[in-house]
Amino acid sequence: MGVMENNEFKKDGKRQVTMAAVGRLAGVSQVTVSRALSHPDKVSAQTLLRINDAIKVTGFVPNALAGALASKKSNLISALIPSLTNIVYATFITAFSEKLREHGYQILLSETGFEPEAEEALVATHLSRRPDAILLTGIHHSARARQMLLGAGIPIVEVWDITDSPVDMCVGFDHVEAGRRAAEFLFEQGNTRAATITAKDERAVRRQSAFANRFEYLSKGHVAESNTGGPASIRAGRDALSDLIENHGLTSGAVFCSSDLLAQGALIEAQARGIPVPQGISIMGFGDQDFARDVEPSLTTVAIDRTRLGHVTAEALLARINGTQRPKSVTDIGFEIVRRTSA
Amino acid sequence: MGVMENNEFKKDGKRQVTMAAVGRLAGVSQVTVSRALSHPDKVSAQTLLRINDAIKVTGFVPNALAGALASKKSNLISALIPSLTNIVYATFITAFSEKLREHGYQILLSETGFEPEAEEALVATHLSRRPDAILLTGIHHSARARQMLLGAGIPIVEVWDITDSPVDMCVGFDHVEAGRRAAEFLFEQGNTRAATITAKDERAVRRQSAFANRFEYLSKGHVAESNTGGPASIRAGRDALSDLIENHGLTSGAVFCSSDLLAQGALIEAQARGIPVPQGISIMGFGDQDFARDVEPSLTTVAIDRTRLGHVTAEALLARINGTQRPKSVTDIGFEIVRRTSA
DNA sequence: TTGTACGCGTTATCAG
DNA sequence: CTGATAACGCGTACAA
Repeated sequence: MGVMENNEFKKDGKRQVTMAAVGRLAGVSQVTVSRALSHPDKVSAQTLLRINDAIKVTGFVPNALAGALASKKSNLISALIPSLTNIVYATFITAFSEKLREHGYQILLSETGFEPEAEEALVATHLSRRPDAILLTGIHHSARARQMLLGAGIPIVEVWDITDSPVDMCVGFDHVEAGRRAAEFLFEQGNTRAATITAKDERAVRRQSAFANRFEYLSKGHVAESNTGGPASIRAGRDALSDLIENHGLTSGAVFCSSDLLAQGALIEAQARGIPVPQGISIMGFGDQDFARDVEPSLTTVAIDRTRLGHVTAEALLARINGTQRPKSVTDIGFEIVRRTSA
Repeated sequence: MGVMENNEFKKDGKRQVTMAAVGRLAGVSQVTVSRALSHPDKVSAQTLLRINDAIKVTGFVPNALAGALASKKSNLISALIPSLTNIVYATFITAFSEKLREHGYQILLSETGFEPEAEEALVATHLSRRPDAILLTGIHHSARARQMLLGAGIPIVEVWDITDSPVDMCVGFDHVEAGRRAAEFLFEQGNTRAATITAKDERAVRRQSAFANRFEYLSKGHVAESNTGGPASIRAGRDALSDLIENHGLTSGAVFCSSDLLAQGALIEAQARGIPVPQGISIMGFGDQDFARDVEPSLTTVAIDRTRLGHVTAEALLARINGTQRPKSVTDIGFEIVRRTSA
C-alpha cells in the first residue's frame, strides 16, 4: 500500500481530450485544429466552425505544457518577491501581473522571505518551468543564482532597487538617496534630534543607514535606532517607539520609520502615551500606502508609486522579450517626499 | 520588421542543456540521468558522482515542462483568489503555498477580482497548464467554469465558505452563522441599536444580511447599513461611519464591519469626531488581523484563523491527491468571537 | 545497475 | 487551405 496508490485522477483515468480527438470529430487533422486555435485566419470559415463546435462538444482544453515544449515559449513569467503579506509587494505584483496578463502571460509567484539563501533554491525550481522571463526583488543574489539566471538565457528584471550592474535590467529607486533626502527634509522642518525604526529588510537598513549618516552630519547629534528584528507591523511600530522612549531617552524630535505600517504603530503608541504628534514628536513613514493620508494625524512619508513600478517593470520586460529593450538597462522610478501632518 | 524580430533569447539561440547532453558528458544514457535525479538510490554511487559533476559543469536545469508532459504530473497547483492586496487572502495563500511547497508543489496564482465572470476565463487558462489540483475562492462559479473543472478530473477545493454541494471538496466556515453570532454577541453586550458597514464582497454581504436579520429580530429595531461599494480600506471605513452618522442618524449603539480594516477606519473616524469607543458607539470588526489587538482601543472582532485555513486546505488537497481523502468532503474550520475593548 | 524504444500533446516545416 | 512528418525533453515500460 504505497502512498501513490488509490489515485483516481489522471494516471490511468480517462485520457485528456487532444487536438487529434477534436480533429477526428471535425473531420480534419490535428494540425488544422492547432492552426484554428493559433492562426484562425489561415483556416477556412467552414472548417473553423466545425472545429469550434467539436471543441465545445468535447470540452477540449489545450495542453499548454505540450505547446510550450514544442514552441519553446511558455507564456509564463516567474516572479520572486520577499513577501505577499507585505502590502507593498502585493500591490506591486498585482499591477505587474495585470499588465502582463493583458499580453497573455501568466505569473508563477513565489515568496523568498528576507533570507538571501532561500532565493537560490527557488530560482532553480522556477527556471525548470522554462519561464519566458523572470523577476527578482532586490539586487543581491547568490553567485550560483546569478549563474543559473544567466545560463537560462531569458530576460531578467530586478526590482525595488537600482544598481549600475544589473544582471540584465533593473527598475526601482535609490534607497540611499531616499534615506538621505528624508534626513534633509526632517532637518529642514526644524528637527534637531532624530531616531529611526527599521524592520528586518536589507533595503530598509540601507535607507536607515543613509538617513542616520546624513542627519548626524547635519545635526551634529546622535541618531538613536530601534530595529524590529522582524517584519513590519503595528505592534512592532508600537514596541519600537516604546523602546526609543524608554531605552534611548527619546523625548522629542523626529522618528523615521522604514514603512508606513511601523509609522502607524508609532502613531498609535504616541497617542496611547499622550504624546502629541507632531508637537511632541514627529513621525515619518515610508511607502505612502493608501492609509497614510487617512490616519490621524495624516502621515508624512516617502511616496513610492508601486503601481507604476509594476507597470513600468512589466513594460520593460515585454519590450525586452521582443527585442526592443536593450540589456543592462536601468530605470529609476524615483520617489517623492509627501508632507502631511505627522512631521 | 515584425514585432517578433530581434529576439536574442531562445528561439534559435543556444539550445538548452538536456539530460542527454549531461549523459554524454558522464558517459551514460539519458535515462540514467533521469534516474539519478528522481531515484538516486537506483544508480551506482560511481555514476551518480559523474552525473552530478556533469550537471554542475553544464549548469543543467531539468525541463519540468517535458517532465510533466511525460509523467502526467505537473507538480503545479492553481490558486484563484479574489485579491492579493487584501491581507486576509494574502495570509491565507502564504500558508497554503508554504505547506504545498514542502511537498514539491508550486503555486500558479491569479487574482479573480470580485466579479464572478472573470473567474471563468482564468479557470480555462489555468487548466491549460495541467495543474495537479486547483483552488477556488468561494462556492459560486459559472456553469461553464464548473463544467471545465469537472472535466479536468483533478482535485478541486473551494475555500472561505462551505456548502453541502461542493464541486469536489470545500473548507471554510459558515458566513450566515458568523453574522448571526455577531448579532447575538452585540445584543448580549447590551446594544439595542446596530448598524453595519460592508465592503463589496459577496460573502461579506451574506454575513451582513444574517447579522441584520438576527439583530432586528432581537432588538425589534432597524439596522442601518452602509456599503462601501468597493474594497475595504481605512478611508472606506471612515467614510462609511460618516455616512451612518450623517445620513442614517447613528448616534449610539454598535457597528458591525465586514472587515477589521473597515473597523479600524471607523475607529479613526470616531476618534476624529470625538466619539468615545466603546462608550459612544461600539465597533466590531471581522477577521482578527494582526493589528486588531494592537490598535487603541483594541478591536473586538470575529477571528478567522487564516493560517490554519491555509494549512488545512493544503493538507486536504494533498490527501485527496493521493487518494486518502474522499470527494464531497466539507471541512468547517469555524470562527470565534474575540471580545476586546471596542465593543 | 543500465539502456532501448516509445509516447506525452503540441508547434514548426515543408509538401501538396 | 490542409496534411504529413519531425522535433521538443523527459518518464515509463521492458529488456539486457
